[in-house]
Amino acid sequence: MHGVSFMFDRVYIEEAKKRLGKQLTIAGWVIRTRDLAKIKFIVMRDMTGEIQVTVKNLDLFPKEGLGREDVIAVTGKTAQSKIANAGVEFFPDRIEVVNKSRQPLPVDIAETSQSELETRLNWRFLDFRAPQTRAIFTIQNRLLSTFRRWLTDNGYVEIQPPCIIASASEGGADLFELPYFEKKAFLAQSPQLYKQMCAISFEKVFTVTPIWRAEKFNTPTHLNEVRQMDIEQAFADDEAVMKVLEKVLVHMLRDIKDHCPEELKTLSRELVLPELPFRRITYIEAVETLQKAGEQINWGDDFTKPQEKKLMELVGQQAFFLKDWPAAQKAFYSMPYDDNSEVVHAFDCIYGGIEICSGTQRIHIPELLRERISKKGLNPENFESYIEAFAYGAPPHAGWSIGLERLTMTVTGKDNIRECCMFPRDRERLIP
RNA sequence: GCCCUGGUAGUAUAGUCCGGCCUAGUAUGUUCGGCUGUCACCCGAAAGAUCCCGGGUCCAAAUCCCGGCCAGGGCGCCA
Repeated sequence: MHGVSFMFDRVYIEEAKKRLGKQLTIAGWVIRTRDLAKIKFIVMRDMTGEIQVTVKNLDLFPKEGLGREDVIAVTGKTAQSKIANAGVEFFPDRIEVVNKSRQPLPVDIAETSQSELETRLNWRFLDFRAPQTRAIFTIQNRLLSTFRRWLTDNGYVEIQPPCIIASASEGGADLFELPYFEKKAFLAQSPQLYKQMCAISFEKVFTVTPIWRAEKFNTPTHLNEVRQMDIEQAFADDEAVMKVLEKVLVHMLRDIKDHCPEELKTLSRELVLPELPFRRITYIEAVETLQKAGEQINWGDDFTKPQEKKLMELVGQQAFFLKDWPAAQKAFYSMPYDDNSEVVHAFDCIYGGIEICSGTQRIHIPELLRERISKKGLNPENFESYIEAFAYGAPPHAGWSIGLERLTMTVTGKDNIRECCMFPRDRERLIP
């Protein structure tokens, strides 16, 4: 086997920095070398950090030289240093080249990377070695694990909805169709029904799942495949789950602020925590605010993109809720108000200027559901299996879903969602 | 699907308006040479570009025109 001898006692770089003077082996990638004839420096990286290897005995330096992204294993000792900027450096006894990298690299992955997003995405596996990209996904990973931990600790059950579904009749966004033996099937556009079926029995559930939308959008905030972080909760109305959302969101943000200072610094990102509770703005208030500012908008209209931006400026909050939407703007399963069936218990959460979450209280009464489906111009017969789920003692329930990539965007300060998805799927991109 | 802008060595860009001096400039990477402590090391040299594709105008096209593909931005669409 090639170069595996060191692997059994290999030590991570961050750990090696602490074990001064001990003989040990580190392994990783060459970031760059500085060759000063009689002394050479190798800056190398592993998943935990970077270190400078100082080579005074030139016989140790590989005859064939070292290039960027070569994989090496170095045996030697860490020592404190007054000369090296990092304060520590590694003095080798042996340098093994584990695997050479082809040169030059097809994408620039230095701290000062100048490659365009498209080039970086084409060479995503290499781009993952760039400090900025690593920072984005370290943060994303942390958001995800904190979300899971918080909900689990608060009694929520993680559920596993299917991604292949039979029905395209939920209306709205186009679905991706696929052959399923002798039937037609679709990629799920939402775990909606499955969340509800679980919530009316398990009470408090959550899931992290991919969803697909076959819309031909081509914008910096849309992908055809995204991951959603969802909850669904029984004996809850919209206000109850809004409270859960603001709590878990601020908890996640505080966690990033506390545990990812290096990553935020790499991204030149100052995270400002929104204050609790988030301001609640009703749809009517939003429309009136815009009208006062001279915008052409009437009750029932959706906000145009420029109006959305204007509204955010006028509200001037890091994060806020937009609630009590007209029924026409929201899904048929949104619970209408008792005193005004034109307004539903639905909300969006705007954070850092983009919509990162939306939710509703759902209709749990079969008769009302049929009525609302008809009112939307849809045929209740196509939804019978969905409606039937609420015929056997379904408690009132509500839920929401956060878009993982969009949340990552706001937290990391990126303005193109593709940067915040490891392998984005948009209208053109299917590879890698 | 619409509007605007762009596509030039591995990467990122200059040049394009106003066609010829472009035999396509620069940075970085790569290769080679030099240099005991650098830290984006430095210094010197070399290689590396059918100027996105197809057509057109012209004595002459990276440059102008048309079509296509792709990218970025704006919008639409997104229960």
